[in-house]
Amino acid sequence: MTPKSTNLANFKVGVDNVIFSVDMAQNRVLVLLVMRQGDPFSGQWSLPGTLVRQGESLEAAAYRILAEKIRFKNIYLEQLYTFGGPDRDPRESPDCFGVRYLSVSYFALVRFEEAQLIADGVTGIAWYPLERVPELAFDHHQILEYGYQRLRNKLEYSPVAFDVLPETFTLGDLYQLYTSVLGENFSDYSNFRTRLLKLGFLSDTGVKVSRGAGRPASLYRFNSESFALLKDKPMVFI
Amino acid sequence: MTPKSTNLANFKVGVDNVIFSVDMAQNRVLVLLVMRQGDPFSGQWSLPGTLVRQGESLEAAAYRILAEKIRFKNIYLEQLYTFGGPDRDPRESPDCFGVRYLSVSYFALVRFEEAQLIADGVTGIAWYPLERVPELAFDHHQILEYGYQRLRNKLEYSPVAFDVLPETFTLGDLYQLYTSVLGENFSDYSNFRTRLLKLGFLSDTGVKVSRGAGRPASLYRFNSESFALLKDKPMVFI
DNA sequence: ACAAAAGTGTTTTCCTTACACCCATGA
DNA sequence: TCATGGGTGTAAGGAAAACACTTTTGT
Repeated sequence: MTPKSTNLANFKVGVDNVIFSVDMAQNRVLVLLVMRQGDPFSGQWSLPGTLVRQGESLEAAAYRILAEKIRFKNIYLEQLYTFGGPDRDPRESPDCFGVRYLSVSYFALVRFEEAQLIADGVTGIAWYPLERVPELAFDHHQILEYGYQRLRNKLEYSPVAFDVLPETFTLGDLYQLYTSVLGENFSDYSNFRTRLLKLGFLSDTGVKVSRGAGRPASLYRFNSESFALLKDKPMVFI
Repeated sequence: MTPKSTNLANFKVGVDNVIFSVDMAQNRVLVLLVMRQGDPFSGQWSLPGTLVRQGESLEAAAYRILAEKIRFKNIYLEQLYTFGGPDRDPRESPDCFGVRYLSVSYFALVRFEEAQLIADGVTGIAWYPLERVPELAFDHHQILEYGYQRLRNKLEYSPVAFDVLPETFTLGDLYQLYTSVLGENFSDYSNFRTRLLKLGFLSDTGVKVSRGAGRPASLYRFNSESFALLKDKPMVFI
């Protein structure tokens, strides 16, 4: 029998980011895609990813591509899931058992207005509305689905919405975000209002803003200090 | 500049399992540990893990060690988190930047009575109560903490308790499990009772069991069919 | 004046919480 | 008969759901 170590798979580890944003004007959830240049799936859209370098942590790699693709002020980032079956990357020829490609995916949220895409003239890069995502390279469709699931879950019990919304927003904006992610029937608007305001971490800036017809709305701001005080108590945004 | 591929880290990927169980007799949460034999940390306790082999999926590797260490009838298994910083394994010498060791951790639940440890006479293997876990190899203490956090969270909104309890159990057993994991003050017993029974997936087997003094209790059974019907509706076990 | 959106209030219902209390057994 | 744990019931308070209604703007 060959020495045990020869049975072990050799891995390259990639980091793939599911980066969400929301276009408040069009009321659409967006995901950042890049056009692949390299060998497999060249010319196809994919999640922005990279292979992990020597001495680099997974999270550092995630931040690196992020910084390569967009300029942003604020960001939310957390690990999503690790996809590692054999055959997820054609570079590992199915019979030769060479190098395995494993993908550690990260989930990120940025503000649309603050996120400036870095177009280098070579690589395609674009925000895609979730309903119009094209075919993706590798198993990136699965990763995207998993990320979207996470977004829906997190909206219900954590304040991630405020990492996607502009710094100041109306309660209508907030409600629209929730409806466009969670569907129309998640809650009545007025109940949603009172519930969120009662939580006590939204401060009215006093500034009013008018969008077309209708009564002008107050701009609110997420108060992270107030939130920090309640953060271990269970909380429902539904 | 050297070709780009030489900058990439070469990985070995390990799978480490946080396997929980509960000893109903002593009312203690247990975690499965094994004594390391190999090179780094030899003679120290660690989470049961293995390196992923050629052509083997991550989950398959997780099941493989599981099957190597215990015989079980029922098991719950899900991916936990991926720990991948450099310097988490001394085998990667800090300056030479050789092979990186990455750990994809899995979270598992088994029934104590049904789980038969496979002692091969060579390797130490034992259930440790959570309060008496010794020092662990690598960053396994961090992984264990993360797994315990997951256990606490899942108890609140998913029926994982029934993967740890015996097939039939009293409501007192169920309550004790919750208190030993979540602490004494998570809920009043009688309210816990009524809440759980109202959910509608616990069936009374009619069998009574007497444990020392006190009125005999009914044995209940988790009814996965009834649960499946309600599974997408939000549910609170608190 | 009217539509449209913001914002307030009310009612009904249901769930949570905190108990008090009865029941069946072992010692 | 008493301690012990199993099991039922209830009253107070609060949150959730549904909906009516008022306010302030643009057109």
